[in-house]
Amino acid sequence: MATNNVRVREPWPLDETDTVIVRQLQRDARTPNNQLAELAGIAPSTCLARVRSLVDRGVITGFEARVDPAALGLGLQALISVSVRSGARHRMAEFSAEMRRMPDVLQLFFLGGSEDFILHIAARDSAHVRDFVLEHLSAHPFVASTRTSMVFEHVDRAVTIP
Amino acid sequence: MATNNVRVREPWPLDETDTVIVRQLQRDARTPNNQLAELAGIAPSTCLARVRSLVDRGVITGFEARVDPAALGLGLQALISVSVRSGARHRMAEFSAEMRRMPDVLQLFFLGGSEDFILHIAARDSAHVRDFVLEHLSAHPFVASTRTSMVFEHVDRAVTIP
DNA sequence: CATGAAAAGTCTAAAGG
DNA sequence: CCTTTAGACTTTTCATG
Repeated sequence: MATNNVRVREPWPLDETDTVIVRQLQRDARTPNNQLAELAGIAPSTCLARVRSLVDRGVITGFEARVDPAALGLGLQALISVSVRSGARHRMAEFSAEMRRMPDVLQLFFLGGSEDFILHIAARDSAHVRDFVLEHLSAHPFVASTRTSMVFEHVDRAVTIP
Repeated sequence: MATNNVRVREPWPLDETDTVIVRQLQRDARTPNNQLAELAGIAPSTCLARVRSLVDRGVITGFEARVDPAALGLGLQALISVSVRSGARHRMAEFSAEMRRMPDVLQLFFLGGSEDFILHIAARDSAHVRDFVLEHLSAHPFVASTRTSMVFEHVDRAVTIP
């Protein structure tokens, strides 16, 4: 039996109406409730209740504005694979918490496999990438090695509703 | 109403007011304009103009609802590094376009360095991951090799406004 | 669960400093 | 670039099917 749940979870069937609502909110989180209702073919008050329920059930986890790093002068992105020293394996949670406090870090993946972490960072230029790696990774007592790759293209899509 | 302005990229001249607005919209894209104005210490109509300007300037690229893949039955995530056969290097754009059409793909990174792509996928279970790799990658004529790592933890943060 | 109607609140254009 | 004003529009609550 599937026992891998992080918290109690409703079985995932979104009905037709919820699916329409969620897809539209993925496209535009600020769609007015009455337009959303019309798209879904229900009354605005019903639609409001549906949206609230989707949030309460944890299907929708937030509404956020996307910001283009390049428009803020952060025109470069990199992925950095990080291997943790074997003696520091038990402190990876600590390392992870430290990394997510760095303003340059966009994403952190904690992995099973030959690499321990992948960091996705935004930077002004290659000197900024280099400084990040040297100051925050290579010099870090938990870090065994790193490998940096420049990101030429990044596609970030919303999860597709089945 | 997307007006197709050519966007001149002015690196990061966000003043104090824009910064407050953008930070709040990153936290909650549906903050009412009124509240946003009050937070920023300006009149609502001014705030409205600021938000529009941020969108027009390409600083804010969209407003979206976040959906938890696990709540849809996709409780597992993986990163898959893909190396492209040297004979297919000139067709990587084609490959990239193909991959982003797959519903399982959350993100695609096109990289410079020893690996060509990293795919971030969401899956129901490990059989789903295996099937994805076997059917869409290993069997693909452009693909030389792949390496799959399970994602134990994923932190995705909004870009920090300097 | 879904609805309509009414109250409460919000949006936004225009005109003016 | 910012503000005020005022009408139109949206959201939200709640009594009821």
